[in-house]
Amino acid sequence: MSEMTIGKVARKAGVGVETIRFYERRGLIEQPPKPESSGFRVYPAEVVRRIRFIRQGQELGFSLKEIAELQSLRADASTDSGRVREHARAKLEDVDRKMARLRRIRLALKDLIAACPGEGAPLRACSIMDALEGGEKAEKGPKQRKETK
Amino acid sequence: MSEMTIGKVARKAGVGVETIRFYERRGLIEQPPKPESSGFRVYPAEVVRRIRFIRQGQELGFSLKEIAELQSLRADASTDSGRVREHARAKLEDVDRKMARLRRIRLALKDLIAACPGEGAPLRACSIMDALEGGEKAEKGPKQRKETK
DNA sequence: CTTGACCCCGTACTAAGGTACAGACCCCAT
DNA sequence: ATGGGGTCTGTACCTTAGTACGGGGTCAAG
Repeated sequence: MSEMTIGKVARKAGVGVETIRFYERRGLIEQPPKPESSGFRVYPAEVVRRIRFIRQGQELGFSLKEIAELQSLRADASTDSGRVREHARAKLEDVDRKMARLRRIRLALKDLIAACPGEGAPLRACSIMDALEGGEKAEKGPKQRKETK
Repeated sequence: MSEMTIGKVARKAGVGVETIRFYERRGLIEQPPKPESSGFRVYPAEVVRRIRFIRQGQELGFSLKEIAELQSLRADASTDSGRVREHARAKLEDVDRKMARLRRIRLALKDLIAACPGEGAPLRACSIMDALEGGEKAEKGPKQRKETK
C-alpha cells in the first residue's frame, strides 16, 4: 500500500506531477526506482511528507537550495557529525532570527487590531510601521549622530 | 538632515538604487517629491525603515504583494476600521501559522544537534525528517485507513 | 484491441523579483 | 569650464520556481 505512482503522490501532497519531477531534477527528492518495463516511478509513502516539508519551508522563506541543505542534514555513522552539528546550529540561528521578526510583526498586528474598534469606538491612529516602531528601541534622543556623509 | 537622495537611501537600507525604483513602480514605497529642476528624488529618512521592512518580510516568505497589503493596513479616521481589523486578524493567523512551523523545525534542529556528539560520543542516527516525525502526532497504529483510492 | 487515464522525456514558456545597461542630464569641486 | 559622481527614464536581461506542451509508451477495462 505504501507504493504510489507520481500522480497519486501529487494529489496527496497537493502539487502537480510536473513539480515532483522538477524537485527530482533538483535533487530535493531522490529519484525512485523505475521497475523494468513500465518505466513508471514508484514512490514510497514517505515522499509525500518530504514534499510537504519543501512547501512549508518555502512559505517560511527558505529557497529550494536551503531546503535541500536542511534535508541533507543527517546524523548517522557515515557523516561527519561535527560538521552536521555546526551546520544545524547555523540553521537554528536562522530560524531564531525569523521567529524574532515574526514576533515583532505579530505584536504590530495586535496593536493594529487593538487600535481598530469593533463597532463605533475611539479608533487610535496606527499603522504597521507605527506599531513596529513601538516594538523597537526607538531612539528618541537628539538625532545628530553618525551618517554625516 | 532627514532628506536623502536615492543613493544614500540605498546604502543605508542595504539595497541597490535600482531596487528602490523597482519598489516605487510596484507601489511599495510612495514616490517622493522631485523638486522642480534637479528632478532628483528626495526621500524622508523613514523610507529606509520601510525598505528594511520589505526585505524582512521577504525573508519570512511574504510576497511583495502581501507586504504591500501589510503596509497599507492602517487605522485612522479615513479608513474603514472594521475591514482593517479583519484583514489584520487574517494576517495574524498567517503569522501564527508560520511561527508554529518554525517552532517545529526549530525543535527538529535541536534534536539533530543533540544527536551529533561534540567530540567522540554515541551519535544517534537522526535526520530532519526523523526529528520532525517526533514532533508530530506520529500515527503509530495499524496503517490501514483512508486513501484507498 | 481499442479507448481513456496515466506515465515518460525534453523543451519551451511564465511570473516574480530583481539587475544591468544605454544615453542623457545635473551638480559641485578643482 | 570641465570632469567625476550621482541621477533620470526606459528597455533588456537574469535567476528561481515552477507550468505547459508535444510526441510517444503503458495499462486495465470494456
